[in-house]
Amino acid sequence: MSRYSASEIEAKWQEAWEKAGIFTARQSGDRPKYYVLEMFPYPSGRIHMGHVRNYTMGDVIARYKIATGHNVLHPMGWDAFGMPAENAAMAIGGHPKDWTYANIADMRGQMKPLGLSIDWSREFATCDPEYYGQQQALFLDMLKAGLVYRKNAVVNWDPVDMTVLANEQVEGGRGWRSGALVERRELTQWFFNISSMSEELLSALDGLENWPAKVRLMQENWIGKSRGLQFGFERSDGAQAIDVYTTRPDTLMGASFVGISPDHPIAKALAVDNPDVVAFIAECNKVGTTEEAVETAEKLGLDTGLTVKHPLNPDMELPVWIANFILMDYGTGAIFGCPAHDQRDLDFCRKYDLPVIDTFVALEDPKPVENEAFVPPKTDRVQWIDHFAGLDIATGQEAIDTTIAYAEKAGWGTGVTKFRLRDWGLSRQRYWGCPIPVVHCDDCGVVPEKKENLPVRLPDDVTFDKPGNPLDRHPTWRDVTCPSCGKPARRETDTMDTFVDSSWYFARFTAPHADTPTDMDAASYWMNVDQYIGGVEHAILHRLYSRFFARAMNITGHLPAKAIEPFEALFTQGMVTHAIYSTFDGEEFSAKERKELGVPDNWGAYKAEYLFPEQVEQREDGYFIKGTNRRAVVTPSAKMSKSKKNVVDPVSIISAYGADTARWFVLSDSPPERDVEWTASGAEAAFKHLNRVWLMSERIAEMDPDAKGQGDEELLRAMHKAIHDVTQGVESFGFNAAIAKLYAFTNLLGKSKASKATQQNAIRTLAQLMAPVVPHLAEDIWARQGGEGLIATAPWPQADESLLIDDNVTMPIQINGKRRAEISVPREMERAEVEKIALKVDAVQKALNGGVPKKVIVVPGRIVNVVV
RNA sequence: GCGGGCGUGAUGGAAUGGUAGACAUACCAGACUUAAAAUCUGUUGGGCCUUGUGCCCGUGUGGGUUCGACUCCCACCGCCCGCACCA
Repeated sequence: MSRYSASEIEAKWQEAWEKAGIFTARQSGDRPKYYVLEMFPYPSGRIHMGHVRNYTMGDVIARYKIATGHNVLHPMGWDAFGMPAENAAMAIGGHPKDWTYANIADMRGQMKPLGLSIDWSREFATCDPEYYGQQQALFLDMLKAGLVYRKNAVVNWDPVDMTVLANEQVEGGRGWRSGALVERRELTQWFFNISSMSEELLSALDGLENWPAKVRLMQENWIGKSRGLQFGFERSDGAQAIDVYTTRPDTLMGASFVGISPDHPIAKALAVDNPDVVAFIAECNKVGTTEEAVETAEKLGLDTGLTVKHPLNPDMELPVWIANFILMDYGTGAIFGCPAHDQRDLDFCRKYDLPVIDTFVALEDPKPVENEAFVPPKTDRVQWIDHFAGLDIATGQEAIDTTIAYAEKAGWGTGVTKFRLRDWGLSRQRYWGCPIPVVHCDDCGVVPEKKENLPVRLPDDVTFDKPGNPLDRHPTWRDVTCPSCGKPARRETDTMDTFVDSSWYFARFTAPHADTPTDMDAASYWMNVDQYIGGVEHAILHRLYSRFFARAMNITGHLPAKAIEPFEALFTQGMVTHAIYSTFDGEEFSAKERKELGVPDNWGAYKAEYLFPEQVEQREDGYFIKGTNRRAVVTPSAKMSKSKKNVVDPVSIISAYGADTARWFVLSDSPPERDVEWTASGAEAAFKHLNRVWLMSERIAEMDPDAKGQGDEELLRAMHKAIHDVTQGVESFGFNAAIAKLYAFTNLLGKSKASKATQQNAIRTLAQLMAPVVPHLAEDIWARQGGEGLIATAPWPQADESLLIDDNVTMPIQINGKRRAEISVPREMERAEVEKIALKVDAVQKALNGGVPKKVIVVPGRIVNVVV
């Protein structure tokens, strides 16, 4: 008997697969194709357990599809542009390009030992000029097709560093490096016209049957289609009316003010000669640009002194307020406030002492609004107090429809459909991104670069010792001649949002070396992605942008019409988490930190210093720092992060146990869509189990082939049950359940006394069923047990239906829904017959106590319920 | 704040509306060993007594639908994710 040596067999089989070239994607008509894609990683330099889990899931699918006779495309690449490379250049010197490519080399080196079935010949990084040059070509085609345009938009501006900040670089309204108060600044920027496709992107969601319902719902809400009324409030001073948009026009009688955004043209006009307005707008601009910041900030308002006339009651005048919670981007940037039926408006009115007017009340409890707005579902029927269109009792929805019709007929308003989805701003004032291929000419305006001049390459000779975009202060790169008139001109110095890079990489994988963005022949063959796997954190933006891009690429002739929904099926996997260990020496905890860390009240008042798991040991009365009497806190699991010292490095796990153990563990303990907690004992257990399987194989190999066995039939049945269950598990992404079935079958096989032939058949089948998860171990067992060729390409085992069904079935007997007994009956037995037997059971007789049952429910093959 | 999700033993979790806790971890007991590790075997949701093929309770909390609810509906609590310049 030999021992299980993961490092030995893993290297051996990886070499064998590479030599046989079995993972090179082949385009041929004789087999169905299957395209499996895991979201490509950002090259941070280290792979983490989340990657291992994500790629193992994809690998299981890919290997299963190879075994079931498909041409499989399973590529890998690098989402390589972005801020971390520039941050690294600023922090430690060097060039983003060198940093990025070195990281890619490191990560590829860490990934290869995992034994993934990836076609590495298709690998690319988005920062390769060959890739971003094609992206520039796409941009030019989209520009021509009217899918890209320029307009002004607001950015976070750091006045000290003189640079644009990303939202994550703004902390508490201040720049993360300079600490300066961040200002809003308007710049002319490029936009993709994604909102022109709002309706299409929304309605096509219905066809995405193999996407998680929650993701479709999130996208639906994000696109945010609404039907409402748009109308003007006449200004008392006779100036141009203020247009408002509302989804609740039925509450118009309850209006107590008109609110406009601080960015509204009227607010800007007032600011010209009104210092109060200037100050108030400045105050509003201190709040960040994110929707979250705007929505959670304290509600502030300023009375402009202007008034408007109520459209239904000309005698009534409403004040016009500037309010910080009104977004210029949505609707018309102006609203009417109806405090009785909107909590935000109510808080605002109570704060500024504006009137609260009820327009409808609950049927059963008709009381006026106090400090809680009355906002029933639109489907609830309510009592109207004074509805101008004559409603008495009606639902909110009926009232909305009636009001829109009434306003349109009377001519003072229009029913309008609006979308929340905004156009996608793609300009970034940064170096490490895909250059936008246009030139600005004083005479010709914005001139697209000629396609034969692509790629517009990033210059290498840049430094990051000064704030701002290096492209902006690089004269020889920036200053060019106009492609149209030949006069001196300037290159666009903005680069593209990295979401652009990831919005079409899946298409590029079908022909990664083509000298056009895609190759129609290859794209037609491989698209769509049959299974896409990635985190739920990308549920909206990345996947919505990709859907937009696929449509844009179809319009510009780069993808076939069938590929406008590029991801046939989507799976969103959970994170890998790990417990966090810490001390409490050092600074004091804040109350918030206590809550966040779950620090018990009696544990002293000192701030945690995070500890690596191996610094901590468990004793009878709790956790301690190894070899000391200092206590440690163990907080429940959280996403692995360097700063919390709870990262488990896949490289060290692979060197300790092997890739198969890591792969087995990340799939075994939790359902794939949920987070999995990494535990040392769990990893250890996975390793032990693989050892057991190995030893079992050795034992079977050494059995006497002529010895008589017993229980062959039972083992055979269990084997076919395992084939059936594991196949189902893999097909339905129930990897943890499939692994549980593999455990059960392995335990059974371990105890089996069946003949050698049957056991050998069983262990070979077990190896095949395990192969997608632990391909190296499976390959080795397969070879030792006389399997033909590579297990990686061997056809997937088929379950024999006739061996799956037992003749007898155990049926639980319930009395009033509680299990009280069970009977064993032939599977095909008639209902009446089953009922007769069930009624004779002691427990039933006792419960009936001589009487007759009220009702007997017999679910054939399942359960009997006797109601007494 | 808005949108989405999740909540089951000591722990990770299983369960087409049909026997709640599969499978695994941890713990405990036993075998093997001079001993330990490793390995193997067995027990383990809580409670009660009359120790039985027994009874009661039990899937975040409260209500509802159903012969039957972890599963469906309503409300609440807690945690996680996203919110348009992080990737």
